[in-house]
Amino acid sequence: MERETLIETFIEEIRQRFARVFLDVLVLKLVQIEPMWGYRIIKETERTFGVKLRHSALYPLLHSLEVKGFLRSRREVKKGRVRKVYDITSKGIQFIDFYHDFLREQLQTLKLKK
Amino acid sequence: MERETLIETFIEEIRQRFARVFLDVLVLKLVQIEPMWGYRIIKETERTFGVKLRHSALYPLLHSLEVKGFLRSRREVKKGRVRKVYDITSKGIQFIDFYHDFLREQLQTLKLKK
DNA sequence: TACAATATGTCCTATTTCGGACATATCAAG
DNA sequence: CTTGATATGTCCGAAATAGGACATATTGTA
Repeated sequence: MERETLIETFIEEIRQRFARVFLDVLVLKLVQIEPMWGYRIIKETERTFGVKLRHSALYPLLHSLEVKGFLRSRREVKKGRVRKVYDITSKGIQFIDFYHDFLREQLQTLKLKK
Repeated sequence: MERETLIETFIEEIRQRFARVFLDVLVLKLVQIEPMWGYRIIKETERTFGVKLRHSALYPLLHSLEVKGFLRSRREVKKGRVRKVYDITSKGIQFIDFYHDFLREQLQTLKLKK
């Protein structure tokens, strides 16, 4: 019995593709809400978006976002546990703003060049 | 001499990442404007977006979009040359509509679940 | 008649990415 | 005192993807 794939399935695939490919943007947006450390970002993305991040992907990403100047970090010791709390920079905010402009552009009606 | 990478460079990278990862969406949108065949899609994306598509990526993509029911094709013979003209289906239009809804969602202010 | 453009397709390897394993340390609870 | 949660990191093999090469046919132009 042939079963037609529901359109919702394809949209769910888009959702997952987006989360995978624009993980950097997701992380910047989370940190923009409030400063966070890696472990909490993992818990928060699972709780809020149902997306399970692997820490082996997240920690190197946080490092590269710091190198790019989009995040800055400070060490924080809470009850003997060392946390690396990340905060978004003005450059990071600017990047997110540009990114949103780009998304709005994608929502415009496509026109071919004459 | 250390040279800080311009924010525009990162935005350009986003643009390219988008074109690479959401090539299916770009193709659907182009075909939505007017029915097209593979070769013309390649020429049109280069002219309009400056994105060079490889035909080895496009043709299998067109096939899979047809299998998914987002496109339908008809053979057209123009001056002895066989063209496979693709047209968007109602399912394809629905997909693009859902995709736009998703983009609008991405533009909303992020809020963490309490 | 040879070359560029139009037109569609597959194949295979190199590169990239993914995701689980390895590694380590503290604290809280049972 | 052991297990689970918190916390941060690296490494490496497998899987997926990218992109150039291979393949073929017609038409238009120099």
